[in-house]
Amino acid sequence: MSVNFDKLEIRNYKPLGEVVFEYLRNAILSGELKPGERLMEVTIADQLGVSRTPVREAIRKLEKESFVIMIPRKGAYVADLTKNDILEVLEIRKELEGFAAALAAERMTDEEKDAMNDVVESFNRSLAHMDKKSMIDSDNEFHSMIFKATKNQRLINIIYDLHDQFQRFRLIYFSEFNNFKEIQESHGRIFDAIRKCDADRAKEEAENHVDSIRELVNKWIAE
Amino acid sequence: MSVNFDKLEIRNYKPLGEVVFEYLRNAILSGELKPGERLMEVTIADQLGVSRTPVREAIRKLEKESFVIMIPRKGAYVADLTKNDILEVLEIRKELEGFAAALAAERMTDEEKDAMNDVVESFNRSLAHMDKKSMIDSDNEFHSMIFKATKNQRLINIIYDLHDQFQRFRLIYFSEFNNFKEIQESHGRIFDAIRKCDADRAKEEAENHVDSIRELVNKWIAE
DNA sequence: ATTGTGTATTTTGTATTCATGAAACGAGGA
DNA sequence: TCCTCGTTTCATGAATACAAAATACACAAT
Repeated sequence: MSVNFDKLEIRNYKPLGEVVFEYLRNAILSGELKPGERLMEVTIADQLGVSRTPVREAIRKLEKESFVIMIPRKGAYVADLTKNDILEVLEIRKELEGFAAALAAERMTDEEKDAMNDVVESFNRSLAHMDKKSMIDSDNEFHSMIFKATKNQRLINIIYDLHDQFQRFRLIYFSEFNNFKEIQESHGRIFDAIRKCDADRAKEEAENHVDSIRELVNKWIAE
Repeated sequence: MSVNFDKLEIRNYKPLGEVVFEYLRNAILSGELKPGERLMEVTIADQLGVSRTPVREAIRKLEKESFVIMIPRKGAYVADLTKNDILEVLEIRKELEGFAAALAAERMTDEEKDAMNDVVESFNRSLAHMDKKSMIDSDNEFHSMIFKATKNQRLINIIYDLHDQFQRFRLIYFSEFNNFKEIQESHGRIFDAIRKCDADRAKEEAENHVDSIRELVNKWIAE
């Protein structure tokens, strides 16, 4: 009859190491912790009011995600992100997101297509109102739906990983995109191809989408 | 005049957590630790003569590599590897190794091509002597050289990661391949395309290479 | 002033201890 | 016999303690 509070608590339970991990990960992703910055265990532990143990766990995990680099007996530092790093990321993204779009064209169910249509329309509405925050949300949702439609969880994880790395770069170097109109058109073309189960065109359009990002970055690199 | 021993020791120094990590990783990769098997911290710590701390670190890292799954307050278990998992892996491998071969065709230097030629010949010699171990080495080397030639370290890491996951599957389920002749021919075609800087054909041949593995697996799944 | 050396401090690496939740066991009752 | 509930044992989560390496610093010698 009454809600089982124990169960709820159990569900919500997260080891401290996990909490610290997410905290630090977010701080790095948002650019709050800058490349090269040192991560000292006691400092972080004191800040968060925990002991060194969970902090160490968190740092180890971040290292595996290559968000920090560790030098034995010296310490951990927020990983650098060079221009070359980001070009590597975009090179892979182009290939994998193109691939994902092609798979999506083959595997997306009708229900998923309907839901996707809603997202596209939502993006358009947000664009009409110039609601930037809402556009970003819809944009993320749009791509997530493509990835999910591949039904390949590993592929999804890899792509998200690459997105995170790019996201960090973006927040560090140039804080915003403004080419929403272009994004809208690109989404339209990608979705159209997927809806028509045209894998080749979906792939091409998705590749173009990433390429336009790459061009932006290249232009930025050239300064 | 004398070698600087301090430096050498420093170079060789590895934190215990790292040692344990590699030990467990290898045990899982080699199938010594089987899917579902429980990893108990004290047990492993006693076996290796260390405390729980480095063992915990190792397990956390293995979790991030999805070699183990952790259930909070319950424990860590060697991750399962289902047939579907391996099909996911192969689906991505096909795409990425094809892509890598195409990049290699565009970017491989003449020196790298010479070295690669040596590896191909070495493989052929080993095949003539039916030196299986040597063939496996050459095979690995062959593919490594393609990946390195992409000059995209992130791409290389992702592909190696997928290889490791497949390797685990292979050792658990069917202990050996015997289609060396087929591999030889496939290598020949891939290398020929790369040498001629024919990216499209390199991609196609590399994709076929992975596809032939996929067919083997599919046949095995059908039993 | 600069270099070198020894000491103090800080920080990481590892072990140990304490706390708490989860599973195993067992006794008692329906 | 089987179920329930409490106790006990065991494993993990987290904090603390201790060891050893790296760094900072001060002071002496040239």
